[in-house]
This record gives sequence, C-alpha cells and structure tokens, in this order.
Amino acid sequence: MSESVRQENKEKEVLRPTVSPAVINRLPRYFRYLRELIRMGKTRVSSLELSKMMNVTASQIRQDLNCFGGFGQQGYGYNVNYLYTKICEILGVGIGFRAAVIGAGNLGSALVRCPVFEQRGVDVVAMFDVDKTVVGKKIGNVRVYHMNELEKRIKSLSVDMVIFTMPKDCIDEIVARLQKTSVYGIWNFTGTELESDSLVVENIHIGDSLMALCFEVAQRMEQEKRKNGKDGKKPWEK
Amino acid sequence: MSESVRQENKEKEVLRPTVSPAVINRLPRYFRYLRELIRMGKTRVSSLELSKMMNVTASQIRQDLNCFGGFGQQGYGYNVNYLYTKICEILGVGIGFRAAVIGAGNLGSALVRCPVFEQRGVDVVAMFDVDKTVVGKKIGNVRVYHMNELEKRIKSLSVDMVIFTMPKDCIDEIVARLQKTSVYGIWNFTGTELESDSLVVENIHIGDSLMALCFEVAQRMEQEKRKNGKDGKKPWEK
DNA sequence: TAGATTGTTAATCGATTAACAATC
DNA sequence: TAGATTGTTAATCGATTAACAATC
Repeated sequence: MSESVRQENKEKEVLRPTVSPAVINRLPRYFRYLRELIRMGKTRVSSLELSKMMNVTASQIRQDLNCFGGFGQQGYGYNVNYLYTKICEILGVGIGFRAAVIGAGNLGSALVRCPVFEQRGVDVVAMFDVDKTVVGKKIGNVRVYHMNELEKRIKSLSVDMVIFTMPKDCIDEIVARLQKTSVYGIWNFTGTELESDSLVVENIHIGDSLMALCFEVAQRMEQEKRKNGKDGKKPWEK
Repeated sequence: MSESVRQENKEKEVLRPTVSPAVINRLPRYFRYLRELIRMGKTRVSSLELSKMMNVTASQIRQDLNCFGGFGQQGYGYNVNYLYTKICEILGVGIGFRAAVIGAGNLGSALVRCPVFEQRGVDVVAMFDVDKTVVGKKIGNVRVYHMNELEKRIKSLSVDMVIFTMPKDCIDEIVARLQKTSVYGIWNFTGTELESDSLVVENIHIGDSLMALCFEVAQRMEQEKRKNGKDGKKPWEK
C-alpha cells in the first residue's frame, strides 16, 4: 500500500498554485494522445513510447506530468486509463463547463456548430446579440438572447465562460458587465490582446497564425529563388 | 547619406537563414499594432511607446526588429510608415499569396467567408471537395472543384498555400500529392500535429486553446472554493 | 533478483531583460 | 551641443534536456 500513500501525497500537488504556461499549453496535447491510445486499446505506455508518438522528449513528458503528481510507476510506465482520468480532472473535463457565445454573426454562428465544444467537454448554453432579426431564434441547438438579458441569463443558466465574437468596440463594456457575474473565463476571438485581472482570458489570433505561415512560405520562396540562380550559387558564396 | 548606406547593409540581413520561432510568432503582432498607429495618424513611435501599447518590454521590440535590420534611428525612434512597409515585406504581404481550401464542409465554408484572408493579404482562389453536391458551386466568392482536379487547378491558379479542413484520414494522401505541386505551405485545421520536411506547416489547435482556458478556469474555481471555506483558511493553513 | 522506467536533480540551451555605448 | 533613443552586448531568467538514483 506504500504506492497508494505516495500517490495520495503527490495528488495534493494538483492544488499547487503555479504551473508554467508552457506546461499548461501542452496539457491538451496529452489529453488528445491519451484518447488516441485508449481508442487503440493500449492500457500501458512509457514516457519513451509516448514521446515518439508526440514527437517530443521523454524527459519533457515526465517533467510535465510531475508538475501534477506521480502518475507513473517505475519499471512499468503509465497506466493509460488512469493517466487519462487524471489529465481530464486537471483540465476540468468532468466539471461540465457551461459557455455562452457573445455575438451571433458569421463567426459566432460557425463556432457554435463546431464539434470542438462537445469533444472537449464544454456545453454551449446560450448566445447573445443585439440584432433583433436573430434574437429569439436558434442557431444550431442554441437559443439567441438579447444582450440586455446578459446578466440575467448568465445567472439562470450558470454560465462559467463566454466566447467573444462580437465587434471590438463592445469589449470594454461587456468585460465590465461580466465582472459582476459568475463568469470566470473569456475565449476571445475579437482579434485584440485582451487582459484582465479578474477574468481568465485566452486570446485566439487566427490571422497571426496565417501570417506566420506566410512568413515561412516567403522565406522558402526566397531560398528557392537563390538556389535556382544562374550559377546555382547562394548570394553569399559569390 | 551614411544612414542610407547603413540601412542598406542591414537590410541584407532579411536574407539571414535563422529567426527564432518566438520572434516569427510576434511579427504579426507588430503588423497589427503598426496598422493601428497608421490608422491613428501617428508618423513616429519609439520602442518605449510601442512597448506600452503592446504590453511587452521596449528591449524585446528593439531586439526583435533588429533580427531583420536597423529600422529605427537613434534619438528619434521608428518611422511608422517605413517600419510598417518593412514588416509587410518580411511577412510577404505584398506578394499576393494565393490559397486554396481543401474540404468544403462546415469549417471550410466558414473559413472561406472569413475576413482574415483579405486583412492579411491572402487571396483564396479555389476550394476542393469530393462531394458532388458542392462541386461546381460557389461558396462565398470561391468556386469548388473536385479533388481529382487538385494538381491541375493548383497549377493553373498558381496556388502557393492550402488550408486543410478535410477529414484527418485524407491527410497523408493529400500531402503526398501536394509535394509534386507549387504549394509551399499548409495551414492545418484538421486537429493533428502535421509535420513535413518539404512543406511549411502551421497547425491550428483551437480545441487545445479552449482546454487551456478550461484549466485556468478550473484553477480559479478551486481557489475561490478554498478562499470561501468555512474558516476562510486555505487548506495548507489549517 | 535483474531489468525497466519513473521521479527528480543538475546541466544545457534559448529567450528575455537590463544596461550602455553609439549616434542621430 | 544636449537629449533622446536606438542597436547591441552582457546578465538574467525560464524552459528543455540529460543523467541517474530510487524503486517497482
């Protein structure tokens, strides 16, 4: 039973206050790959095996997982189901988070139909907009309410997090209103860098990702051009 | 004229082979904030001013920009328009990249209507699918072609990059086909970690971002719970 | 027990920040 | 010229990797 005692001690560390952002951003990847292992019927995995699947070092995997406690066993590795359960706990998958989309335009409407919420254990329970042509309607399975019902509906529907897809200029006002509600987090698609002391914010910058790709593509094109120069020599070799 | 000579020398460094990923990912942010400055009618900005706008250190800004050459002037700062032009050059905004969306399902259809492409200087010139009910139609302004025309249309339309929104199981086959074309880059929305030696890949993992938010929200909830415990003491103070 | 593989410490690497000489 | 602010080097910080003792 010394193992279970050790594991209990370790699990208290789930409460530890500080986990580095780099580790946090990798947690969902572990979630995905563990689900894949389960689908494959694997019951056991070593950090080395997993590292090859995920294209990272085994050291990093052990280091990352140990931020949250000792989930493995020397000489054996990790039990896939147990580890998956722990990762789900850490990520709050079992909590049944409830989300609302603010803004029922193109982006909001596309997002709300997106399988990502179901896949990751989040329920979208409401949408909000000011446009009277959509208020009262359903998009996907989700009812659209008028923005002036925001606080009321957040309360009655127990909303934990909101998704920002409305125009930029409403951000400040809406954040101020949310601070007085039960909402803890914002998933921000408005294309701004939003920061808040009272609320957790995750900013999505899809355009920045596209541009990073453009940069790399432009570089490759340059390289190619140089390689195919008349004498086949790179400029700095001339 | 010593300034222009210096600047010419520096600008050769745009060809330098290695820029760290951290810097690359920040370039689009400079692009955004410079556009904002132009919109505001500012003609001049110091690294300190910009650092306050962007919520980063002035040191980092100077360091980042210097990877590509000396765009500023001691005692003056940076000329907004000049810097913007340079950043656009680096990111290939002027190149007029041409993109095609592979997969005309929900995600592909939503993406193609998305203003992000126009905003960042990318033209979407084609979509591809195997579903005969969409082939031949237009989504947004973009014609959908059958997948068996992939190579042919990529060639005739001079496609530089593709956007993956089709199901995961087609990835390998399509990557193999793309390697024989003019396509340099893949913007990958399939939810997998795609890597390729021959093609530049930018993976988008929207679900991972949502889960990172969930983690932080779960942590906040825990904190709250502890704070509101009967005796107001945190567990480790008991 | 011997072999395997973790948990964890120490070493390395890279990225960020601070400092300041160069110079506009 | 004096003041301002860059470009750049050096110092710090944090994250990754290597190594190995602990232990299943």
